[in-house]
Amino acid sequence: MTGHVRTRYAPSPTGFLHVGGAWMAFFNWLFARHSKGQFIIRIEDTDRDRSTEAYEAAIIEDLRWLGIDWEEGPDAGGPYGPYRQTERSALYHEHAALLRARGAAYPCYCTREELEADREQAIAEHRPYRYVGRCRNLSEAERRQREADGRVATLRFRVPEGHPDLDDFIIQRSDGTPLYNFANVVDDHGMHMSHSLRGSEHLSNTPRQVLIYEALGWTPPRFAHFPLLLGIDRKKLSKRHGDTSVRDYARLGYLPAALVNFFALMGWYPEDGRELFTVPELIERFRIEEMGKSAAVFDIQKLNWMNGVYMQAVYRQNPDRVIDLVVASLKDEHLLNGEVSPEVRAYVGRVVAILGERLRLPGDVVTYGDFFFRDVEYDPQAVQKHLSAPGVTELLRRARAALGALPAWTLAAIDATVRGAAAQSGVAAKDVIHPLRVALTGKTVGPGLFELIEVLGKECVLARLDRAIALIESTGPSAAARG
RNA sequence: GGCCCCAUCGUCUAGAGGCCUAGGACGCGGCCCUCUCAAGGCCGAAACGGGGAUUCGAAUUCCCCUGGGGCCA
Repeated sequence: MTGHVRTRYAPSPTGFLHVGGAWMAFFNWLFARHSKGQFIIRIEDTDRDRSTEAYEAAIIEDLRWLGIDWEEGPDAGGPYGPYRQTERSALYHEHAALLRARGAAYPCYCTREELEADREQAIAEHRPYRYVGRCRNLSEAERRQREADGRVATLRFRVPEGHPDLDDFIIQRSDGTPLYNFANVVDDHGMHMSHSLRGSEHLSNTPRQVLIYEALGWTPPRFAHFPLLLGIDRKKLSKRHGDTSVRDYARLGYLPAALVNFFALMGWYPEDGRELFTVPELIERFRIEEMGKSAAVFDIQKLNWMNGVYMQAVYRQNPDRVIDLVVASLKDEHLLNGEVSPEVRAYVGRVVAILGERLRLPGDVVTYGDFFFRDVEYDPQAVQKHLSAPGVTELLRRARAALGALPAWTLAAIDATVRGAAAQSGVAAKDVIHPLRVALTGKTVGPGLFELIEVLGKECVLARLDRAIALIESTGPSAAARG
């Protein structure tokens, strides 16, 4: 199957790149790369009402973001262009004329009303609708007559007599534009596609397309159909399922490598059960024969886990990339605004460092570390749990005094000081650690206490402790407990 | 309604007649570690949709049903 593999992804630029589309583009690309073949992008923009150049540009950008590249396309050019359907009208007309000349297609003058009536009658008689063939065998004279009457023809493909389930179908509208099945055949053949890999929603189109190939005397490409991508409710993934465009995931700070690895595992699984692959490994190991047939549900939980794995790997190699994503996330949440100074960036870097593996998505910085970037917002349950006991203010005061007297603000010194304060008070270390955490962060989860104290800085820590102590005293333990 | 596709834990899936007391991963629960959470370690709950047939033997082959989905309307 190697040698001359050429596959394509043919999006309609009517919206952002959808994850289902990206998923198919990815497998087409993966197959081409594995086979040392070529990958082509073709823009199916015949729906002029909904297609825009802006969406075309966005789709191309998102494909690139995923790491997908192509030899030929609307931007890259190539020997079999143009690569936009709206620029290929001459080709469709040429081949439509050819089919007509061969008698493989004929002009159909039926009006919308006539066809509608046929359909209703079919339904009334409980038989499946098929084109009745009114125009199938018109003489030239009859055709001229209808044209003289001002009727405009569509072009209908003549399905061989007695075909079990297909009726004559339209390949060209009365305005001269081609229908999907026809344009697809002309394009795939014209662009020398070796394989047509598309979603199984096109399965029922395949027999029609094969007939067109045959009528034109062409050898069809090899067809294969991908299973559908489903939402969590097992319905075809659509806008209703929330984040469904690749751009949504890019904005949320997902890493393209994680998304692509996750894509690969929907529909394909290596024999040894391994799950984490770099792109070169995927290209090497992917076998199209190993693709599954059943529809797959897009499971965001697994994607999140995988993104976390990739975040850690990227962080080890290139911390700046993770810091960039976290900075972007903080800006989205308005925890950082405007230009980010080198000092602030360094601060974010320290926060990211102590957040460690807690970061699966850049946005997790808010869940675990919002207090690094804004005043403490006390979680009532956390206060209830750790700041409402009678002796808490004493413990906090003692810790505050000890920390305030610290000459060197280092992790080791902070650690020793906090534990020392606990020992002095005759309580276990954790009995002072928990209240301190809630006083400083407002919550019960987050990075190690000593680390966060160090990063927060002496001034901030002392101020927050003062505030927390004042708050508890002004409201009383019971009021504090109520939050 | 017609035509078509699909069918293993909640999810992604391994499984191509005996290796299956059905394996892995995410998620979930418990324990350990621990200043919390996360991570890590250990343990656990969790699936072959149903019925026939073929076979010494079926998750694996065939048929029917059911279910889910898609396309055309």
